[in-house]
Amino acid sequence: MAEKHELHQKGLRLTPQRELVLSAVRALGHATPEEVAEKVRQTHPGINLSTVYRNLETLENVGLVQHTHLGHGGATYHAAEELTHLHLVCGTCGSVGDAPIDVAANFVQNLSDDYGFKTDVTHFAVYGTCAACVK
Amino acid sequence: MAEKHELHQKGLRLTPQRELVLSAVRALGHATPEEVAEKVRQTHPGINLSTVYRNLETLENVGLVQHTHLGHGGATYHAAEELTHLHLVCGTCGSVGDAPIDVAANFVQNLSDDYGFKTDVTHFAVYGTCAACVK
DNA sequence: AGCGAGTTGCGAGTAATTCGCACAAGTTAA
DNA sequence: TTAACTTGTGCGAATTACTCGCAACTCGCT
Repeated sequence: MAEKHELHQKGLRLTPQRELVLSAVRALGHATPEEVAEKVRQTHPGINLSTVYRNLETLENVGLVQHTHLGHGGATYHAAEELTHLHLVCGTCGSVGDAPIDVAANFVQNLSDDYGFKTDVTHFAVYGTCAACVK
Repeated sequence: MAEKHELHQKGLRLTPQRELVLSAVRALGHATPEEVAEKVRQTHPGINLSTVYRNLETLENVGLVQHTHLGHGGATYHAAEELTHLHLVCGTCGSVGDAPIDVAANFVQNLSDDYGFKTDVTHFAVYGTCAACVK
């Protein structure tokens, strides 16, 4: 057998719960643990919230998902593949927009040059007011 | 009397608790509600946590303080006067550094031009790795 | 002084996340 | 294929960070 499951490659066991959590994150784009749990329950109703939390953490450790803080309390998770955008959180309507990371390239460069600070653009929440709410 | 207390000017009552919360925020630079409470207790030991939370909220409503989310769970508050910098949160050591807002001017402009998104730079947490931890 | 709305303290209530543990399931090797 | 080992799951309790309701209090006005 040439192919191993991606979870096996990371040294993790392949359980239905774990696969479902991962695919839920991928399907949802970005979601809170609660939302992931809800999504997973569509195919695996008995799943426990703790299991979702633990798997999100585990998957984050091996780099398959990542979390961001979008301003309010909870963290939101998204798949590692689509770390190509940053999040624009609107403080008025609560919507979350995307923007390609290169709009920040200059900014990141400034921080690196002037402060030696390596910005993690993917873990980036930008707070403000979206175009729709500005009106 | 020509002068009114700044809290009076905002239509708030002047209570020792309220004053202490405000000056604690100013003294601390940026702090969690918990840290503010601790600071206040140095001069007013009996203060209740609820009171701190309520005053932070009240003071925020009248624009004397503001809060930011620095990546982990809780909010941190800082005085409105010193909204002249953004926060560089180090994911490795947890330290919070400052940088003047103009390093982001270009970035903010980009978002405004390309997406109509008005970034609130003061409510801004930048996540990454600080110079000390990069080494 | 005295009145009334705004505040405080306190305790209960909530929401989100973590932990400990016993049992079940995925893997590996024989 | 099966026994044995190890990791993962479910569940309930524990924790943490806040919020709320309410009675007592006090600030600011007359």
